[in-house]
Amino acid sequence: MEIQDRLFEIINQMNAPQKEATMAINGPIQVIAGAGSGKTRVLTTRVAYLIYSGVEPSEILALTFTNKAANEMKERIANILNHSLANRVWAGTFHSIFARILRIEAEEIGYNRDFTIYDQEDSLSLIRQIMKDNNVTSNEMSPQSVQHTISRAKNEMINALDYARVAQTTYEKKIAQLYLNYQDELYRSKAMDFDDLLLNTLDLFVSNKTILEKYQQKFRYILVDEFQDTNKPQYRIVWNLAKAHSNIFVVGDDAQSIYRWRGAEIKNILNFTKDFPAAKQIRLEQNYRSTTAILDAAHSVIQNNRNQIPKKLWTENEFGEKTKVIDAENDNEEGSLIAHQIKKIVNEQLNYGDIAILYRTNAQSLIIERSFRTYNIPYRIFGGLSFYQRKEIKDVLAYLRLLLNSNDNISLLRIINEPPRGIGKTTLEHSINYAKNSNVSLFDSLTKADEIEGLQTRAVVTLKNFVKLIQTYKNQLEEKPLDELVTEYLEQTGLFEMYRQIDSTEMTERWNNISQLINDIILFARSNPNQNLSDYLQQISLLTDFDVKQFDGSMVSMMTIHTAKGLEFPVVFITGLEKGLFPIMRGPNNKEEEEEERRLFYVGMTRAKKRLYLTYARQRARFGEYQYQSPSTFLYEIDKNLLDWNDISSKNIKTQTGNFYTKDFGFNKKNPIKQKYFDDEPRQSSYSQLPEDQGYRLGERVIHPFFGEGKVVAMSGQNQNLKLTIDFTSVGRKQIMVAYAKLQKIS
DNA sequence: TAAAAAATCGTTTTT
DNA sequence: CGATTTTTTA
Repeated sequence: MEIQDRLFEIINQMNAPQKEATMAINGPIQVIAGAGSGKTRVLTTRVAYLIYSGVEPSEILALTFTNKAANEMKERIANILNHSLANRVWAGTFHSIFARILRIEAEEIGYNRDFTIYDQEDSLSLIRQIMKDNNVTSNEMSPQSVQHTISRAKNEMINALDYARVAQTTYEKKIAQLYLNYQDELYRSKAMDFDDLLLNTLDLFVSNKTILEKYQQKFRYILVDEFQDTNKPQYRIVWNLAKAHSNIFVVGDDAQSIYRWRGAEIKNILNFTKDFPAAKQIRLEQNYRSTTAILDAAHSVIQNNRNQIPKKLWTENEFGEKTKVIDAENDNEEGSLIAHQIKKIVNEQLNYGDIAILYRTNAQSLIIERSFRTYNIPYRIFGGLSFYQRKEIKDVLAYLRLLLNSNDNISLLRIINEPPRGIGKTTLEHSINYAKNSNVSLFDSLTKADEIEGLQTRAVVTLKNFVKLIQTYKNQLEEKPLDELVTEYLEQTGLFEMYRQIDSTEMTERWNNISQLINDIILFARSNPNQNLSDYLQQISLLTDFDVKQFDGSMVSMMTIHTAKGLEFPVVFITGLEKGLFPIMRGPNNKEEEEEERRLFYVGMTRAKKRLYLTYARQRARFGEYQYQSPSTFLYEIDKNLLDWNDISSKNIKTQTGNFYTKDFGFNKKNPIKQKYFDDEPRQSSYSQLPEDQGYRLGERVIHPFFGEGKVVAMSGQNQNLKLTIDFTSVGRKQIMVAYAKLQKIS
């Protein structure tokens, strides 16, 4: 039989622990899988093997962290078995699988299947709105920090009521009020944010035994990828589902846990053996990906972490080349030295598609992009602003969401005057008040526009027309073919007309994006005849930039290290290895955070198969101003025998763009110190005058004679121009010139 | 009410 | 610096 042949061909090539992990069918299993140890291969082959052994595909639940991982899994299962079997497996991200379950069971928790999923931006708009309602100014607390605090509470499974109960400080009490209002408003809008997708699923399972049993029975076999990155709610959901049959298989690597900041708990790996004492433990320690030189270099870094399960990866691969360090005068030159090196690599043997540029923060991509353009290096950036987060796309989606869920106030407010149709601030204010007083949704209040007090007749007519427009197409949702409905509706709203005003390249691009989206919708409708607009909208609301863009073998890939997790490239550049940037510094030094940064660096290094480059710049522009940088401490942690430090720098290579002394880097002419160094001072002497040597550190607490106590959150400038951004307890964030203010340190 | 000008603020990382 | 939000002006 063909399937059997394909399956066992793969299994026969496996090493002993891989085989064991693949073929142990029942009971709890925990796999600690080092980087590049064939984890994905085990997961997919295991699913195929389960099905081969007679398990019904739809009884298998495979949870991943990215859509990409889920799709790759389905693809590889299909290659062993076939598409119809593979497609019946429930493989997807935590968020998408739970959204799917919530849609089915929506009535149970007071929603319906057309609920809206709010992305981060939607959620932030809502928080802004609520802060305004509560007279909390953005000076008191930033909407982002409110969002962050609420999200963190949710990850800790503290709901709004609990939070309010335990709130102590005035800050916490304010957050509690906002949190309560936020949840209230989400519910009114029949919307959920990302965290709610997890929490509501958990609530559903905990509060309704019948439903939990239904899914326990359904998912007889559960697999979880990247287990080290699960957070509390995720763990609880999986535990609830698995406890009935205990056929649970988790794969993870504590050394690659990089989402602690999002609530991930490495201790879930340890908890697992407590919750499932019978768990079989399997370790995958043979690496098939990298050269010995790269693997050992990565090991020399990660062994500095105290908090980890001890292990040592090994490989049969060749020693290979040592890791190369690129030392650049400034960020511009970093870009051109990389470009230069890439040209060389491509001339020798490899394709652009074999190369990846990884960085700590998205902002770093910009300057590298610039030099790639100068050097004509084709590249593709992954991550950052996704297609679906573009303004014009969000506008279209907001109109479409309203057709399905007229309670969705964020979408309504987004487009009610987009394009401008004369519904301004005052009109809206009256309507919102009316809606509140008569306890109806904003949209419903607009249907009764003539009852709203204080409105001009003209405004009433405009509102009624707007409502009528939405309702007309809402009613046609079932009869009219989707492509016809969408194009006609958006034409009538005037949105198409607005974006068709092609008077600039920017507008042309926006219009092209809209066309692309419409095409996508039409394509979706054709290839999924059983699914409707609601399915489409829910699906895309959980997509990331990565899921939209395709890999292209003719282009260099650029992305953050977080985004690169799970990927591999023959050649990898990790950029910006500087103190303060990587490991990133924000607030006081914290052991836990430093270890997470180190794990992130480890993840980056282990993406490389053949060659690894580490780059840093001695000066870098941040917030429009240049700052001195020193090499990252991580660089010094790498075994010196595995490192080439001095080969590549501006001293040895001439570059087109990065020539330090001739190029204008936007230096501030008002800054004599920098100018001096810039002109003639030898590098070494000024190199010691780094900002951190001037006595102030990020996170340090200081007293200002006027504003009182505060914490240093950012600094810029040198010497007499040294400017500190300080978070004062009394007055919030202020910029202080050290030369003028008499700051006092608190020890 | 809408467009233009000014002010502010941000850089972690993402489903 | 560059994007986004708030304020001003017509």
